[in-house]
Amino acid sequence: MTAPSFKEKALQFREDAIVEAVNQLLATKGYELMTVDEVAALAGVAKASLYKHFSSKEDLAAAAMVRVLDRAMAHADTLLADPTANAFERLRAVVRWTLQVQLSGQMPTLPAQNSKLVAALRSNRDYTDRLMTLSDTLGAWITEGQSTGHINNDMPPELVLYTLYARACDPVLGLLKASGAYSDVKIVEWLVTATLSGVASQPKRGARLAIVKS
Amino acid sequence: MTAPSFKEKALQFREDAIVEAVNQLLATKGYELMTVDEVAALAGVAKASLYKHFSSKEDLAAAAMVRVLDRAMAHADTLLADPTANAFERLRAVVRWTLQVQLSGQMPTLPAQNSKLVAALRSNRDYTDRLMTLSDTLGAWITEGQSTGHINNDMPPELVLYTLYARACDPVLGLLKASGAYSDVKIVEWLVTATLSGVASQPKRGARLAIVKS
DNA sequence: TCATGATGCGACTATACAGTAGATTTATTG
DNA sequence: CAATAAATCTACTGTATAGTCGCATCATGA
Repeated sequence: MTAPSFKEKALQFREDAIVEAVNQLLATKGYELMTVDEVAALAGVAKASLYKHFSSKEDLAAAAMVRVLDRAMAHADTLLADPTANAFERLRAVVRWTLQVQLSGQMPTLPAQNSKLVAALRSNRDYTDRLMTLSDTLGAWITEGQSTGHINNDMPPELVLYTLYARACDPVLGLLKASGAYSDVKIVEWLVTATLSGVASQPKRGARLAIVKS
Repeated sequence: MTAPSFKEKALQFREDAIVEAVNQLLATKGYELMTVDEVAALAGVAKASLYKHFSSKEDLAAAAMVRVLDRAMAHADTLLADPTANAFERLRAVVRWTLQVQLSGQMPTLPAQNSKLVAALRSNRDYTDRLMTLSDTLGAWITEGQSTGHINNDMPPELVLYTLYARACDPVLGLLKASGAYSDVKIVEWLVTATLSGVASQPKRGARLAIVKS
């Protein structure tokens, strides 16, 4: 194979534009309300052309998810490059990243209830492979966090993993932003805390100490 | 007004059947995938009859939300009847109730992204009044919980309230149930803990003490 | 028993949307 | 430049679905 020709580059460029449009629409309207006509219009491509690249609406959604999973993995890799951070701190950073992407309106989300869509995703290797890779990476951090006592040992790692993933579609973010009373930074900070430490107060250490000592 | 006649009772019975069908379909398929034909079939009513009671699909959704809000308020009232429970314990019970309803497949959920639907809900007094009443009740418990030191004072009550509401559509519940490895009771217990205390371990009191004392 | 008004229903319309067919343009290669 | 293959576009089809029309049915009250 030679270097990518004009044609190949143009093709890649168009696919990127399509996936970017899908990403944007999934983030703002959601899968059911996103129409393929809209995607085509936003990407500046005719619908029939779009179907030469992606064989169905489900495929479009999968492509957007693949892209965001790639970005998540890339982010995870940069976290691993910092030797001073432990597993728990890396997980906190992942939560923050996820919330930031959602808050900036760039997080594509899919309905788990659409069985046709779920079936399409399940049988899409590009998607499932990436999801498993990311889950393996985060899962390892979670068990590491449990062994170092940072993460609750009573909970299965699976639950912790899902809890992290769920930040990508947490409606609290949107509600707080809509209220207009808080900065994005503050919102993210609160939700990181809520995810890791909940909404309850941390135990008063001094008070508890007295009990422990007594 | 006299006692409800046959006709009035039959009417009420049908409306209940319709709302129950809507509730069930919203809980399983979600709003966009729920069709009015399905609702009518499940309720055992012709679609045209259904439209005599509810003027649009949005109205149907609102009616289901009204019903679940009424149930939530009724549950909140039973909690107030127990004088031994404090505000924090009542809030924990609300979280548990919400998770249980969702886990049993009875929690209707609506997409926040559908602007037409959101507009219809906003202009529906039956819905907004109940939402405000429930929010006032829970909001009072939250600020009370903050004043007694049970709930994080750094977070606005609004955020805590939204966090509770978000349990109604938490995808973690469905994922854990789908894994088949855990009992419903265990799942609910874990998610109550995750909501209130997060996924991190509670601080090791002894270890922290040493730091505090040093 | 009969008139009436509300409620129910089968069959219909209008529309939006996923997906397609076939003509048309465009980059590539000899 | 000409031939070709691939990609794009315009215009279309089929279908699912929200919402409606007009007639049938039935409880009610005189």
